[in-house]
Amino acid sequence: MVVYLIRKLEQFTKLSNEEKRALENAAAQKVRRLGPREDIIHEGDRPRHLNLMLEGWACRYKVLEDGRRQVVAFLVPGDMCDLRMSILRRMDHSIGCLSHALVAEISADTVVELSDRYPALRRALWWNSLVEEAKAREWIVNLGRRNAAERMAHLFCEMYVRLRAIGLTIDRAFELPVTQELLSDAVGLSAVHVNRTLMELREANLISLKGKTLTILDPDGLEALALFSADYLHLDRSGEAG
Amino acid sequence: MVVYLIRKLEQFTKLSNEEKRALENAAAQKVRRLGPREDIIHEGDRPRHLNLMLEGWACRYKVLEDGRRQVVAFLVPGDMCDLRMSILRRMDHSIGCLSHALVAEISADTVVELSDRYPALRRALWWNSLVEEAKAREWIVNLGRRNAAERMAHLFCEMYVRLRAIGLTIDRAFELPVTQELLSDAVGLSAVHVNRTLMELREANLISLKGKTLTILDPDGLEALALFSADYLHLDRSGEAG
DNA sequence: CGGTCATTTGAAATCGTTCAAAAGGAGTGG
DNA sequence: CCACTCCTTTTGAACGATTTCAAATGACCG
Repeated sequence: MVVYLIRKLEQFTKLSNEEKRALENAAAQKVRRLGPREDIIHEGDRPRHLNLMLEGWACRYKVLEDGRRQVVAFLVPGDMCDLRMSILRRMDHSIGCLSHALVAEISADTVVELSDRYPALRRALWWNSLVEEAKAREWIVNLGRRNAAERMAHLFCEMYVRLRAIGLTIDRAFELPVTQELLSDAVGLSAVHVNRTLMELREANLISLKGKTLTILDPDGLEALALFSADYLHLDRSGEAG
Repeated sequence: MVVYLIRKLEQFTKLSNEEKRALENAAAQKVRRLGPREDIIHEGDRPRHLNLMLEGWACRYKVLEDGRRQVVAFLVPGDMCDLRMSILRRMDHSIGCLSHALVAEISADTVVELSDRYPALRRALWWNSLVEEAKAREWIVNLGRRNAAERMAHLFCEMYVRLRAIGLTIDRAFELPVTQELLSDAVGLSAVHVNRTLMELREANLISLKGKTLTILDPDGLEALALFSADYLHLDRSGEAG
């Protein structure tokens, strides 16, 4: 299960067997099973431990007083909900499951212990949180400066690259357990317009989306449309060389 | 000069005199003076040291291949450009000055030394980077789910709270050394529409903007329009109590 | 098999953009 | 200190993208 986290961190630097085993132990202590629409943690809550996605999708989201909702990140296996969040008094956003999910609860003490004991791991976790920040910045660009088709294309490119890095793609396809409504909350459009934009992408033979399976038919075309560059995901093993 | 950083960090936790002195020393080693439109660091560069804003404004921004630009954050005195960035190989965005600015260069070693020696400082720097992330998330919400007037109002509320926290407001006014063009790149609108929206906010007696001085005439009204809540800035001294 | 939720489609309304031009302001050199 | 220039702000009008409302169709779950 924790294999996805390991695969992700190894995009930054190779981990020793001991480090991997330590992660496995940590993630095996307590595992929660959650259903779609269940919140892993809610805005205003005080985070007590680290939640690690083992299986399934979730999303970070914020809701305005009048009900408008914005998804600010998608979480897939290997993603962590609230690393180092213990520093902040309260969650400023919620995290909800989009599908059935398995979530490991890792105590704050265990996290500290792991990162004290394994410097490579500590650096890998740092890297992970810097990449989170970089993703948020790219989402700002996406919402601020790309039009509907470009936004959706960009989101699909990002998810494809992220999932491929952890081995959750099959050829050029992956599971996207998300309604168009939710997609619209992620790209800042109306659900109706998301629907039309999906049509457009299909008619351009860039993607196919049947049920919950997204297939990228034309990776180059999709990236070109999206003005996508994977640089911001920093999947360059930068923890290894000088 | 480093007083702004200290004031900001003390929103999280009180610092000892020794810690403050250590920060002052670190920031006094090397200071760069930059003019408006000069880049502090550029996308693709390899960050070599920590850049700390002592005076003036800057912004993080990304530019798409076709020239569209999006500002993803404003930096004011006390803000750091690239704490811990040494983990990432290359900058995935640029940071440019908006006004005359003083920037302290602090070596990576000094940063490590400071945070090894002063745990409270280390925690305060963590807090700072978590708040950066929280701000990015709120900007995503801003661009995704608020309309033009709400977006601008929200930006003004955020800047007002941030500047007030470090003592850079006078009554309800502060310097906003930014053209409408740049504002438009921050809120994801066209410059023309920013101009019209500013008019709107002025006619509603919410703000006055003369030259580069922004005055908030009706803080409650502006926050209500913006659906603003300062929670995400975490200015709650959370480093002090349980 | 019915019911509920998700997707699709159409048409009208709205918000924001674009293009173009005028007016205002700040800095520079003579 | 004026004239000149460049940059920023302001305004108008037409256009275009996206939203909203409403309804029909399709898919999945129990």
